[in-house]
Amino acid sequence: MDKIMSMRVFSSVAKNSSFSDAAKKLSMSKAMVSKHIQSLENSLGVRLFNRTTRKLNLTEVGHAYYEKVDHILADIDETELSISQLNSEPRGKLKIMAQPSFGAFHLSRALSVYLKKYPDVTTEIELSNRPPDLVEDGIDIALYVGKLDDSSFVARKITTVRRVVCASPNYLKQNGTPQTPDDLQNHNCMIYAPKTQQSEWVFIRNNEKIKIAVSGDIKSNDGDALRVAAIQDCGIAQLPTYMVGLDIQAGRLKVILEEYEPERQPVYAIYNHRKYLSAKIKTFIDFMYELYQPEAYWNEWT
Amino acid sequence: MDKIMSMRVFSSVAKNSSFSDAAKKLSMSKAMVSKHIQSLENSLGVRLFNRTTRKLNLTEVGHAYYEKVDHILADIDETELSISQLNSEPRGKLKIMAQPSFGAFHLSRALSVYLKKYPDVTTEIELSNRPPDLVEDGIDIALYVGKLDDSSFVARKITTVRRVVCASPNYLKQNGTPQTPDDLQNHNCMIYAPKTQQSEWVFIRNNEKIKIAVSGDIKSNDGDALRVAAIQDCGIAQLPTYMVGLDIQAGRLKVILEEYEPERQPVYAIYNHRKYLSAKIKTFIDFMYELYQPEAYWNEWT
DNA sequence: TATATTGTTTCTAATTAAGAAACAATAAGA
DNA sequence: TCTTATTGTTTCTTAATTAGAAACAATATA
Repeated sequence: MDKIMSMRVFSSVAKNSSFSDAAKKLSMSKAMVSKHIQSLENSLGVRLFNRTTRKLNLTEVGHAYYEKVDHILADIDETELSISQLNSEPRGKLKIMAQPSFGAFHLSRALSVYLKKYPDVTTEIELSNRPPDLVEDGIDIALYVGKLDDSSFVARKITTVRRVVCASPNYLKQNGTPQTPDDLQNHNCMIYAPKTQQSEWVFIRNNEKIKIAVSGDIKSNDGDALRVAAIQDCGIAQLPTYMVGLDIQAGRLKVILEEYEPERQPVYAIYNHRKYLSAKIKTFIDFMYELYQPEAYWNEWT
Repeated sequence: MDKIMSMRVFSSVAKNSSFSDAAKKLSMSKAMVSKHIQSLENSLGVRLFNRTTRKLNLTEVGHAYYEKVDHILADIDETELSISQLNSEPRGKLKIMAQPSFGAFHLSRALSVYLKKYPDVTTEIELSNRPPDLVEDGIDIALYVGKLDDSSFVARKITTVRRVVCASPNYLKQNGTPQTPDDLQNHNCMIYAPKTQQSEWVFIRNNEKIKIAVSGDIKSNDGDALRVAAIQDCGIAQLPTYMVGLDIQAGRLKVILEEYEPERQPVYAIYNHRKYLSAKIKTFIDFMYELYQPEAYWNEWT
């Protein structure tokens, strides 16, 4: 017998001075009304109503109880309403995690638009290369560029990242320019290795995947480190267009294997739970998805 | 799923930062804790905790809810306490403990009168020779015949028990009849030893206490065992008049040292706390006290 | 790598909720 | 006074829910 319901029944009976009327108002049988009151009386060890089949009166104790019950019920209702509203209106702090390069290039730009749309939301951004632990770090959303291995979290693909293979003119002059992916095997290919694994690059040509095992003497979990290394003639890197666009325009880096399109990398929004997604999280993910439809602006680069 | 209980569970989980610890504290299975939280989350349409099997964090919404929940629970508890205290009607179950002989001879007789007066009270009687532990055994009142050593409980003296020294005619024939308390030292005096200590009998004559150290080969924490032993010619016993009255009338036992009145034994009602004494306990103690005023019926025996 | 612990799910038995209908009490009208 | 209508209670049956044990999946720690 849910006590809060019993309290509602009690309140209604007291207001209507009638079990039957209360039953009608609450759309329940009068048998149940009777049982709810009995349950309360048992639980409190107190008689709440003096009643015969024809008369109904609050006892002295019942009166004292009534004074309090309405207040408690109002408290509960108000709390539940405010909690539900908290969830249906985007508001509160949104803690976002992302990889440093993606965060630096795109996140703040996107956020400034989002926050204008939802002024009750504030944000906190954490940039890090280590894999996100949402619960531990209290993070609402992690944006992640790259393939995900299995995870207990929910991931939604937001968009994709186009990449190019590039190196400095100096490096190419000294080591020659690869003409096919196979040629890469004779070059120092610098590996982006967030999880110390995959050392193969995948290209797509005529809808066919070409997988090439590559190797080199530089690995990093930070994209920008590879970019800088490439500029300093250390080797060949496969990097997002948004990272190296300016370097290519300025001639610091040169795109190679242009006929072979590197497989695109997905960008995921990772969050905690599909159910009960709070408004701030849901709207942000939707916003990010829309923002990069049909194609992310950074991929328009040529 | 009682929502108030769910709120208590939620509060406990939030305080302990753990489902398992909360389960232990609330003495419920962790399965139930999990279900209570889910029930709340469903009802509110909100995720309250971000959790994996190893980490637990309140969500922002959960935090807001927690702020309110404790207040609501305190409100409910305070209300129910004040209402229950308002209640001065004796009702509920009264669990009474007593020594077997006293319980058998007098408790049920007294209870039948008490319960007629307070029909909303039910009783549960536990008879045992071991010293009462009110908290451990969930006992409302312990009736105890005999001197009390210190106790953390409250004791109220209800009445006194008159005793006689007696033995079987056969025993007296074989061993002689003591004429003064001092003579007891040459007899087999059977000791009632609830706490394995006192082996002296105290007599009163002309308002003067006469203490006699006695000894024998039979000790027991059960009065009736001594009575039976005495009847079987085993020795001399000091026993309440209500226990041996019939035996004496039937000639199975014979009173000796009639001019020396054994010191009376007090009868105590032991209970938990003077404050917040529930009506059922208070009325029962008062009832017992009145019932044996000015003198308990069993002492009218001659 | 094995172990222990955590939160969740599944399964079963036992309890409980719910309402229809019968019931008892009693005010009002004939 | 006698019926009638209405009220709160009880009884009975069914349908739903509750509770916990055990199995489970995941993940720290040794």
